[in-house]
Amino acid sequence: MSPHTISDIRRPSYHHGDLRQALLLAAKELIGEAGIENLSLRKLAERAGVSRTAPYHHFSDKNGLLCAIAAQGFRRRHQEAIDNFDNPEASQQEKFKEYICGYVRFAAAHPEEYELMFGRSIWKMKNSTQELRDVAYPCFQHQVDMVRNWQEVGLLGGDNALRTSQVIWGAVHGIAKLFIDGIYTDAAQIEEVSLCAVKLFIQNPA
Amino acid sequence: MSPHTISDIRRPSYHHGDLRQALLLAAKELIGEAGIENLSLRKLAERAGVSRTAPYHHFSDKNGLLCAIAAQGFRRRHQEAIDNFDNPEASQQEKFKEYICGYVRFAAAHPEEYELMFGRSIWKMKNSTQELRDVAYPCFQHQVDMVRNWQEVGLLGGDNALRTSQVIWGAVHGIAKLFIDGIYTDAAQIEEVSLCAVKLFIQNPA
DNA sequence: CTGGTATTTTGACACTGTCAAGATGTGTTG
DNA sequence: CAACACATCTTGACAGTGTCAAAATACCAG
Repeated sequence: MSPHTISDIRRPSYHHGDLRQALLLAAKELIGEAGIENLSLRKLAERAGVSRTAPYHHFSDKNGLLCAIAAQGFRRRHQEAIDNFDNPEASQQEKFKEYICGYVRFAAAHPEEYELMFGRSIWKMKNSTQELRDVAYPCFQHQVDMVRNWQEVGLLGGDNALRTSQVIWGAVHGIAKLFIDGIYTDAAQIEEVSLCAVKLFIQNPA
Repeated sequence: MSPHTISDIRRPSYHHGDLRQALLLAAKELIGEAGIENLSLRKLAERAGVSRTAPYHHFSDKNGLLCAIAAQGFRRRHQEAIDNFDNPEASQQEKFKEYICGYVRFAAAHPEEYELMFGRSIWKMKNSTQELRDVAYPCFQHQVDMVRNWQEVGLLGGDNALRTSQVIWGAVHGIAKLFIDGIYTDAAQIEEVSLCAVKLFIQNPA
């Protein structure tokens, strides 16, 4: 019959209890197996052992579900970035290197989730949920703050923290995207590319 | 009744004559009106004044159509890049600046086409057509060649032309993507961001 | 126990991409 | 000119999709 998985638990009662969480889990399962483009609410509902329209009582629509998954991704990434930047044992240069490499590594490790976080389906046409924006904007802002700091200590050039951080963010985002979307075919190279980016951005690399 | 457009010409005979071209034209019309995600083969066929399955005699499937449009985009962008790089009146620095700004400007001017050119739907899982690859790979290679040249004349740093060009390409791609996908909301800023990228990459900006 | 509310289900609708068969032209060969 | 082959287009059909409306079910406060 249908393959059983972690999320496919038999619920004891008519009410599921925590269907919202189960749906998020099952969704990430399905996305991991077949990619975002092959995720359908119907298959998701079946995987969660529930009828087709049950998810609509926990998410406004498919976009709402995707936004919720993306929000989780932003929370994880934001925490990673904070942990790195607040690490007292690392030098500023090491922190910057880890910011770049860590960013790309995060995207490469969770490609589907990353695709969701920055996919046009979510951000275009104001489809983003309030919850998502509340989580994403501080994450964006944190990047600007870090760049400003690295400029102040002389590690990075540029006179405008916002513009400079937009360029650096663009670089890591672009590298990640080109890899995730299958244009850079060689996975082993992305760490090298990240390191090359670090060298290019750091002021006075000597 | 149905709205008439340029591509909605009454064909005199049963056979269309040049349906393939008409479909490509109508497709770009529809994409321009409602975005890629709202392009359906059925609406496209109706717009072209033809039955639902007629397109299948000119494109293997929907992916084939999208690849054909993307290929046109690559041809256009490749030509632009060549024209810029071969311009005898411009200095190397001006050429580099125009490469960066021109790239982002191209993406911003044709967002839907750009989304198609680098969308995961095409490149992921080896969905790319042979025709598309034949057009895209030389376009990629050209970027590496230009970067190698700029390194040789001392304009750009880095010791590895391939890696350096991957970073720079990543940067412009990322800036373009963040803008196109609606994360950078302010359209007026992208030229500034491009110029900031130019300054950051150029060796010895003094 | 009873009413109200949260949750889930069934039915339905308008879409989608794509395949199989048939119909209609066009062109080429005898 | 006739007949056949071929390219092209159409109709019919199928499985799948997101989502709405209405009905059914379970839980919880009074």
